[in-house]
Amino acid sequence: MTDQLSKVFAALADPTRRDMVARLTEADATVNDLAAPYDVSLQAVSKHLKVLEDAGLVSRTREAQRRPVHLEAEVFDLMTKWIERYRRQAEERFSRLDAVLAAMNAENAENNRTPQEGTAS
Amino acid sequence: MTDQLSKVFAALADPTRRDMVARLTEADATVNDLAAPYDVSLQAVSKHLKVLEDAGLVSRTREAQRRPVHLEAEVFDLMTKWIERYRRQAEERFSRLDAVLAAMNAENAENNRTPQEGTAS
DNA sequence: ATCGTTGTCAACCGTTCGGTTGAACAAGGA
DNA sequence: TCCTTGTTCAACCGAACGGTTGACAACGAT
Repeated sequence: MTDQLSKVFAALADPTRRDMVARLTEADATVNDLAAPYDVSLQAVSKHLKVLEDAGLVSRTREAQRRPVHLEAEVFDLMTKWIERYRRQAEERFSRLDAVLAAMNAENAENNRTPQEGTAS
Repeated sequence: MTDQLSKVFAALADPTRRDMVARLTEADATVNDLAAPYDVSLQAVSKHLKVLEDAGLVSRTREAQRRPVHLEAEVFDLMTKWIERYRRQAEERFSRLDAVLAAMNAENAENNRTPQEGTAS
């Protein structure tokens, strides 16, 4: 799983990680801050952060002994680009299909006056 | 990992599965059709389809001995809704931050005529 | 200097994942 | 009825995942 898009999807597949991202849209936070609401060890949270960081969703800077975590929201674009591309493609296909069915319907009606159902958009 | 959103993200975290989804935007396909380009067994592809189906990304109907696979593109909305919500939230936060920095800048300029850089949108 | 806080690294554990092979089932067509 | 085609089920395997505990590095405070 080397490509970034896979990493981003994988990172967001975990509810805890998704929640962390959600909270990071409000404000940067330290590992301790982030860990507080969850019933897991600090180390586990640290691991989650590493996953988010590897996916490019998050960056960490050093600030005395603290390591504030900052959300990198631009990576969202990677996903939305992928999703929107194929969503659009799928929608285009459906409209083409609708067109074809409409044509068949019209031809049918011409030939034998027996229109079919199921072509409503 | 019981919630659907997690399942959708997890499903799309795999490049092979992402490719299948991409191809299904072109046309419905049988398991054999789908398996053709990949260098894995038919059973492996069948498993991938099960994952996609559990995530609600795909549906299968029976048609003689074939099981045509059909893309359910609406589920994409689940993701885009989540992504867009937090992207917007993050952007709002950044604009607030920009506003604060601009205000500080203005105050600075008033006080000692020493404007700073870096507040351009 | 040493102490407390903050966070990471390393090793381990049970579960899930993506893959395999082999057998089975389902539905025509001969 | 038997055969072929299309697909799934079951058991297994190695790697990765999410979690744990224990040690320790980095820094500020006293």
